[in-house]
Amino acid sequence: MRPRNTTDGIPEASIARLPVYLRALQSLADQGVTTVSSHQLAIAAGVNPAKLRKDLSHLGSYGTRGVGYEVDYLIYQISRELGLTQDWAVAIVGVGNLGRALANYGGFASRGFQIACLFDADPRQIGTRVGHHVVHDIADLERIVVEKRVAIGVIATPAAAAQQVCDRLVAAGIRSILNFAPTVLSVPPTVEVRKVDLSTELQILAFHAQRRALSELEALDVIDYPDIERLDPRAVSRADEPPDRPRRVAGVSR
Amino acid sequence: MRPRNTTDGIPEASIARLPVYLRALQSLADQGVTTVSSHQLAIAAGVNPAKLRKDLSHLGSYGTRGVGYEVDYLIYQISRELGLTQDWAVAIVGVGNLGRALANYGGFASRGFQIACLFDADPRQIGTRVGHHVVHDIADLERIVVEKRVAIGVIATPAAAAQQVCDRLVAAGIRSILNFAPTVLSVPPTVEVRKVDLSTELQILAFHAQRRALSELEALDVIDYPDIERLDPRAVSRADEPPDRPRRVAGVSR
DNA sequence: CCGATTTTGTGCACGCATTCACAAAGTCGT
DNA sequence: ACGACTTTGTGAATGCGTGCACAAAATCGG
Repeated sequence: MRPRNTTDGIPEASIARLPVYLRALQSLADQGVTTVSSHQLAIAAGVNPAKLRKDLSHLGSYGTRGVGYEVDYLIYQISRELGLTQDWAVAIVGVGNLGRALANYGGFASRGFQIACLFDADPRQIGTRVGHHVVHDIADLERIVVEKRVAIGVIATPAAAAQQVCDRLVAAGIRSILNFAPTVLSVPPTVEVRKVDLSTELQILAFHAQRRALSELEALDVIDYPDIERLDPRAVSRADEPPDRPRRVAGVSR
Repeated sequence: MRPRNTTDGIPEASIARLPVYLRALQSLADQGVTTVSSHQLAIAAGVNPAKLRKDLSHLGSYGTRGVGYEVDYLIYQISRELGLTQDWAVAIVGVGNLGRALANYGGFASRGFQIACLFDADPRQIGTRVGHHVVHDIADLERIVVEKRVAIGVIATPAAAAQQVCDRLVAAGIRSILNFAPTVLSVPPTVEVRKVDLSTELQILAFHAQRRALSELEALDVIDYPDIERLDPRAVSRADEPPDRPRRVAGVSR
């Protein structure tokens, strides 16, 4: 008993890649490609073919051995799995530079999402038009969110306002939040928050850039730097924060 | 021999969290807090205290047992590890809605990053001012990037132009790229690309939202849906892509 | 100076994710 | 109709990340 095809439990990591596959497939479809092998699709999506196959196998057995995957059919299956066969109403809170950019983002990402309303707290913004939407007073958030059946909230406010806005979105019944503000939001466990964080990404890039720069330096100098250089922070260019070391004497630490 | 304090090899996952810790610490510092325990900081950063301690232990032994971490000192150490004690020149390519939003983003993320130049391909944009920068012709990309010693490139162009722009950034010597365009970029292995992708994030949210909606539906109905419902895609509301099923007959597939 | 208390740093076990490698399953040419 | 070939789907091995639980280290009160 129990055929259980695609009943449950796709790994998070796989889900996070499905949108990438979907885009690659759509691009192939636009080029008139009707069939694609896991190898080709994996290249287009920038992943390992085995990983791609395992990911897809979680949604069911939609390929044909010896041939590959039918592009349109796979697009449909992934879309369905991701919940893109229905429309999702999105509310954007904060129409600063970023909020405007999001609101004007043509077609709002791919199909499946529709901007339902915009909010701001600034009286000078309220009532103005952004794209083909009027900016609402954030005071009306709960009412309008319920009216328009908004399912996803996007926070594009300053960090200081983010938690407060988040609380109100949650109070209005929203359980999917995309946060662009540089803050950790606290929400009840029934609510899912994803964050998009420019500054974090830049800092990660900086880390690796510095690492590259240092290893190239070490490759040039014949001398293998001892730990002294690392233990004296003043050796760096911009002393942003004089380290005011903590009381701690000769602790070489094990 | 070999004290090797912080010589090498911090796990990627830890690095990705350091910026979050840094922000939490800066916020604490602003509130006048001078010392923090792993427990408190973990709450502020939204992670498990043990994970936090393990992450920090990769940079060295900067805590004091029985007390906690000195906020300023830890800020400094994390900043140094991330390479934020020096400035990084950033180039933004594409001054559409998103590019403008990024360019105007106050102080550009946190300290440590500085916008060095903006580029666009559209003649109507070239020469105009965005923030306190003039938009350069993308034709001059290589020259200006080298002149200004740009280390990080941000791609905020339409998807169609992204790979081409990326190739030119790489040709100009840039090895850290932040990609906002919805495309998989292909780069030599010496170059690091990170992507920020609105549409992917929304789709992941939609997946979980759909899952919640379905499981609530199942909780209401007493009937446990058999697989038939899942095998007939036309049961969904918005038939975006009539599934045109592939030739395949009764394959129940184990 | 010592013992109670706090909190770090980390060994260890567990679970998830990735990748290899191969059998199963299909296609295509003859 | 059959055999060579292609490509999927997946068992199994390996590696990485997480979190518990505890010993080591430091403070503080008496």
